Amino acid sequence: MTPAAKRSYHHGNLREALVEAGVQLAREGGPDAVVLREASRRAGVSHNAAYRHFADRDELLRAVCAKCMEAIAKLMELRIAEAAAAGKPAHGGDAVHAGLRATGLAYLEFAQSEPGWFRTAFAVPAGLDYLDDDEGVGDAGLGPLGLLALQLDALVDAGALPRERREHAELAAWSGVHGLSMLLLDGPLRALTPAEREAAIARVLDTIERGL
Amino acid sequence: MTPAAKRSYHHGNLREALVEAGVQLAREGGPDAVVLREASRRAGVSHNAAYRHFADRDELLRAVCAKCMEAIAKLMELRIAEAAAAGKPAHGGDAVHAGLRATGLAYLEFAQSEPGWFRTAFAVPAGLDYLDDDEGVGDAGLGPLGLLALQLDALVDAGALPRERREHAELAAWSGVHGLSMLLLDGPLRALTPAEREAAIARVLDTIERGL
DNA sequence: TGTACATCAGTGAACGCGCGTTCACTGATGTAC
DNA sequence: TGTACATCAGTGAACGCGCGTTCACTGATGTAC
Repeated sequence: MTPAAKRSYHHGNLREALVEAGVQLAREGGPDAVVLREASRRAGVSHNAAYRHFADRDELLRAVCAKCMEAIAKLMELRIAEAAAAGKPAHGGDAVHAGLRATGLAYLEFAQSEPGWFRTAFAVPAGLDYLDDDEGVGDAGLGPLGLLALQLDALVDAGALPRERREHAELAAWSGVHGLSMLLLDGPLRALTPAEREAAIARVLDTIERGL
Repeated sequence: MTPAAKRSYHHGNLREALVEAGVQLAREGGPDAVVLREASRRAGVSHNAAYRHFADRDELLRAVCAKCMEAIAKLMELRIAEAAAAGKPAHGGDAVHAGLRATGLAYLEFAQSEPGWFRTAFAVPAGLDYLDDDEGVGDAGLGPLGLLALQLDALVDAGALPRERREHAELAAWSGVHGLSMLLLDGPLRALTPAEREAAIARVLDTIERGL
């Protein structure tokens, strides 16, 4: 871990260092910026050393994708916990929906504050499946979808969501916040002022809560 | 217009031919596939002739984007007209919402049947603004947003949407179908079976109608 | 405890790719006289 | 009606870029005896 040790011929933890560099690249420029040569450069290693740890660029990108998805989940968890601690809804809405709202707000917050990561999380190089097993995030607990599901279950328990509407409720909620994120980020809504963004966000979340 | 005429030194309508080729490229491979050299090749012209008609690649891409947006609007118009003619909702839902539902379904249909165009429509090279003036589509009447607005106005007139909820209703509806489109196209929902897709679509549209 | 050797993790040079863009040019067209 | 000339719309060659990937290689490490 000392600088001297890091400069040794054997890196020691090159795989993680490359992923870390890739994550940084993703943050700065989205999925297209995740590039083997630059990641190697940043890891202080020749550009083909990477092939000892990844079959090809796609494998690195997949690893970076997973990290980005984890980051989304992490922010969601944090905001959900905050909302639970506060016991009050953050941006309007009733108390029952506070958890769900925090979930959606966290998603939107992430998309806007870390656009590179957000885009990368969804630039899945054909083959990663987030719906499998543990909801897509390896060892870090639940993924975004799992956290959302938890909130919806809570709504059913609280009697705020009819049980017969529970099925596929994730998709409806997810689509709304995901779509708004994309429209704000890359799409026609990019030009909205902060105030307009707030209004749009509130409107979308209200609609989801009412509609579920 | 005869083959002989087309082979003459002066192309005659190179700008449109390049856009046309670009649209084809977008259809096959999305925005990244819209490439000056290949478009020129397909127009039967040397690769730098394009610079007589476009300042750079971005200008071509912008023109192609606009065409893709028009194509979305065109399909929406068609499906809306069909729904109006039938007088009955297409995939469930009540009669009042038939027009809105047709609008959403058309959007989702387009995204899934023409993924390259769909992606290109939203790959706006920073600067195109769809919210301006005529709703973003030049001379072809209303754009997608304008058509959606029409349906929402009709809902208000029919008493199915409280007037005080009319504002920003576009965003809520749009976000839902856009998000679902993206998730199905590039995202984690890519792996859904056709039956699951149907269910997801119905759930999202139901939620929007209820929530507006 | 020492040493031979297999194995692992790096290096450096090179290839090929396709792109965007620029340069100096030439062929075609239309207009003024 | 003919001709000079400006202008427009193409051509062909070239540059530079950065990438992914492969090759033959070398330095470091650990294990068997």
